[in-house]
Formats: sequence, C-alpha cells, structure tokens
Amino acid sequence: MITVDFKNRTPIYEQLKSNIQKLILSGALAPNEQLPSVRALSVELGINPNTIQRAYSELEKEGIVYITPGRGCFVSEDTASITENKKKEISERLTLLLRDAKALAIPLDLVMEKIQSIYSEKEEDGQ
Amino acid sequence: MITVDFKNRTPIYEQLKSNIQKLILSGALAPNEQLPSVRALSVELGINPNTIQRAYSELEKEGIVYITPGRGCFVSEDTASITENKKKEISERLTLLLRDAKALAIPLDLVMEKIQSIYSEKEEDGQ
Amino acid sequence: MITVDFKNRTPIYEQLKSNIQKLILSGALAPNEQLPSVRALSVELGINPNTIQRAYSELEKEGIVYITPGRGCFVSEDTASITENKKKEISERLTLLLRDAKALAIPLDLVMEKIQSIYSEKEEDGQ
Amino acid sequence: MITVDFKNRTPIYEQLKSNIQKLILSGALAPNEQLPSVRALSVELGINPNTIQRAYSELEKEGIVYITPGRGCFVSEDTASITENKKKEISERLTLLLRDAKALAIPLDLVMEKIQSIYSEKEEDGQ
DNA sequence: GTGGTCTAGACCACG
DNA sequence: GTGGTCTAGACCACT
Repeated sequence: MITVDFKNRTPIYEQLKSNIQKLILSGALAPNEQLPSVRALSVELGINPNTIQRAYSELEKEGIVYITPGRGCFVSEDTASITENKKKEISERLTLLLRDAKALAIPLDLVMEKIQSIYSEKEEDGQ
Repeated sequence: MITVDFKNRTPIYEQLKSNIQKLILSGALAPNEQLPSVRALSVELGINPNTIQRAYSELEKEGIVYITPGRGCFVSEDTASITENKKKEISERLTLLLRDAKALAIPLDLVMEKIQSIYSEKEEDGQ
Repeated sequence: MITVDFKNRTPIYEQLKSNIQKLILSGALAPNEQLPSVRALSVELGINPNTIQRAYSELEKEGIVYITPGRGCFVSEDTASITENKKKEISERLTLLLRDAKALAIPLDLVMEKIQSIYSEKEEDGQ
Repeated sequence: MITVDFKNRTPIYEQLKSNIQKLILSGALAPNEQLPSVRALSVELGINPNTIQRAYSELEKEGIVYITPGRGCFVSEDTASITENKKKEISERLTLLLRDAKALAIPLDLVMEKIQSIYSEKEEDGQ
C-alpha cells in the first residue's frame, strides 16, 4: 500500500506523508482507521523507524492523523484539514510554475489552453 | 542585476543559476555577452568564489553558457533550444500539478483565477 | 579497489569518476550496490571529502549512480543504457582518430598491429 | 586561413599549433614560407599576442617552424618532424581509446571491423 | 551515520 | 586578468 522511492530526492518522510495523505483522500484509509505501526512499516519498507516516526508526528501536527501513545496512529476524522493542506501546496507550486512561465515569456493564452485540455481529459492516475 | 537571498533555503548556486537563466531567456543578456567574472561577482554579492564557480560551470554543462578559461564566461548562442527545453519542463510540471488539483476536485475557475492574478502581478523577484 | 594518481594532471575527481565507471561497467560493482561513503573514501585515499563528493554528484547527474542523502551512494540499475552511450562515444572518437591517421597516410597494418598489442596487454592501470 | 574556437576547451595556443601543422601538412603552407606576424594574427583573431607567441615558440621547439628574431616565423624545411609529431599524438590517442574499449569489454573484432570500414571510406574531410 | 552546501584560502594553467 | 582544482574545516538536513 505504501511505498518509497529511494532514488527520488524528496526526503523519505515527505514521501511517506504525501503517500498517506493520498491514501486517505482516495478513501483507501477511512477515518479512525489504524495506520501500520512504526515498527511494522519500518521493517516492511526497510526504513529507519525514526523516519516513519517523523512522518507520523508531522502528520499529527497537521491534523491529518492522531497518535495515541501505546495504541497507535489513526486517521483523523476531519479530512477537511487534509484537503486544506493539499490546496495550499498546490497553490504554491502553481505560483512557482507561473513565475517560471512568465520568465520565459510564455503567453497566458497558451497556459490557459493547456489547462483546459488537461482538465477535460480522462483520469488515469500515475503515483 | 543578479541577486541572492541568503534567507532562502534553496542553495545559493541554484539561485544564481536560475537568476542567470532568467536574465538570458528574457533577453537581458544577449548571446555571446560576457558574464561578470567569478571574482567580480563574488565580491559584488559577498559570496565565495567557489559558489559562483559552481553555478557557472553547471550552467555550462547545461549548455546555457560557455566558458573559456583565461577569457571568461559567455552567454551561449543557441538560446532557442534552451527555451524549448524549459518549455517542455514547465509543461510537464503543469500536467502533474493539474492532475493533483483534479484529484482534490479544485474547480477549474479557481485555478484560472489564480493564474490571472499571478500573470498580472508586478515582478518583484523572490527566490 | 579505487585508486588515484596524484602525479597525473587529470583532476582527481575525473580520475575517480572514470575509475568508478570502469568498475561498474566491468561488473565489479553490481547495480544497487552501495559505494563507499564520501568520508570513508576520503580517508582511505587521503583526499578531501569535497573532491569525492564532486565525483559522486557528477556521476549521479550522468545517471551512473543515484544518491540518497542520509543513506549513501548506489550504483544505478540501468547500466545497459550507460554502456550504450559509452560505446557511441568511443565509436566517435575512433572515427576522428582514423580520419587523422588517414590524413597522415599511416598504413592500416600499423594501426591494426598497435591495436592487437594493446588488446593483448595485461591490465595494470594508469590514469 | 587560421581560426580558433573560443567555445572549445582545448587551449587556444594548442588550437593554433594543430591548425598550423595541418596547414603545413596539407601543403597550404610551403617550406620556408613566412607565417603571419604575431601582431597581425593577434589582431586578426582577437587573441592576446602572448598566446600567438607561445604557439610559435612551441612549434619552433618541435622543429616545425623556425623563428628569426626581427624577421619573422617561417615553415621549417623538414616536414618529417611534423609527421612524427602527429604520429606520436595519434598513437597516444589510440592507446587511451583502446583502454576504454577494453574496459567496456568491446570485442576486438568489432573494433577491427569499424576500422576497416572507415579506412575504405571516401575522404570528405571536416575541420 | 549519510550526503549537501558553503567559506576561506591556496595554487595552477591560460590569456 | 581569467577560470579550474583542491584542501581544510564548518554547519545543515536526513536516516
């Protein structure tokens, strides 16, 4: 269910975080469902337990999961905060991207067109 | 003309690289024009010469400038192909971004609005 | 396994790069195998860590290894494509070289002889 | 007649040297013919006079030209030494190339084949 | 522990 | 003057 790409330069704990967020948003992980234990995930993925720990505790800080010491890590009931998170992230990426587009003098129309075409295209996913 | 933001967490040499790329692609630096010498930029920006050196030599590997030891660093002639590459890269980033936006059910209008506002915004740097 | 020649005028980081490439392409280093850490190699060879770092990171840009900060430096998986590139490069060099040889009217036999002798020679390093 | 490529990483004085050697070998410069003066070439090519000077004096050391102070630089009568020079250079390049080919485990037959085909091919030059 | 970045200062070859 | 390489030593984030 959860995977990491060691060749990818984004920190593993970040990969874990976005991975889990996606699972929750897609409904694969329901509210109040228990996530794998730190130890279990650590051996399954061949990752240092500290790394898993960090991902979980940051997700907790962001309100996406809640941790009950001794019991485990559970999906938060309030998925709204997750959506908020993602929206903020996307907004930032969009800002950076458009800044670059402007630097290249790419006309606004072209960008708009591209967006229209992607939005109307059939979904087919890909990590 | 060239500035760096020490507070920014992106490496200085990366800031330099994108800074110079923008100057070239926007036409502020013409093909075959000479860039400031490593030492000159280093004192002007208060940065170690090695850092400038790294930026220049990476830009050379990417074909954006050419360096002649003993003479200096010059803007590459075939700026066109560079622009093409950049456009492709931006297009890919846009595709990925919109896929995520769609997954969050962000309405197209919102994206469009955001884009409009960024495109009409006054340039004031940042990264 | 890895050695450098300080008397040689080719930069140390270049020596390291070609050294490692040969180890990988010859199969002495298997895909996904971990290379010595920057610091370890640095003390083993009596070289500054920065120099090793540079070799590794350039090899990564060329797709020969992949680096995960905090984990280490690993041999890339698709060694095949690397080999292909190298073969093309060698073929080009050979073409240029023979053009020059022809211009000097060096007889084909002489070239062939030379090649035979080198191919049958025992490996003993050198750059 | 003589040109230099500033984008090429080989030192300009080396470019000048091989350039002149080729002109002599091809017969464009006859024995005892006078080469352009240091000053003249310097302004024609936009190169520092020191650089021209260095090329000339190294060519003199190698017996390819002779310099008579106050009169100028002249093509040597003995073109044999030039050929010798070139042969040595080619031999070195061949050695390096084959070492690389061996490292890639390229079979000897393949190299031989390639050489045959190039040697039998029609000449069409190229710098 | 790992790699990544940066500074300071030195020495070299080239122009 | 130019860029190119290297050392020494520091600090950071990630595992």
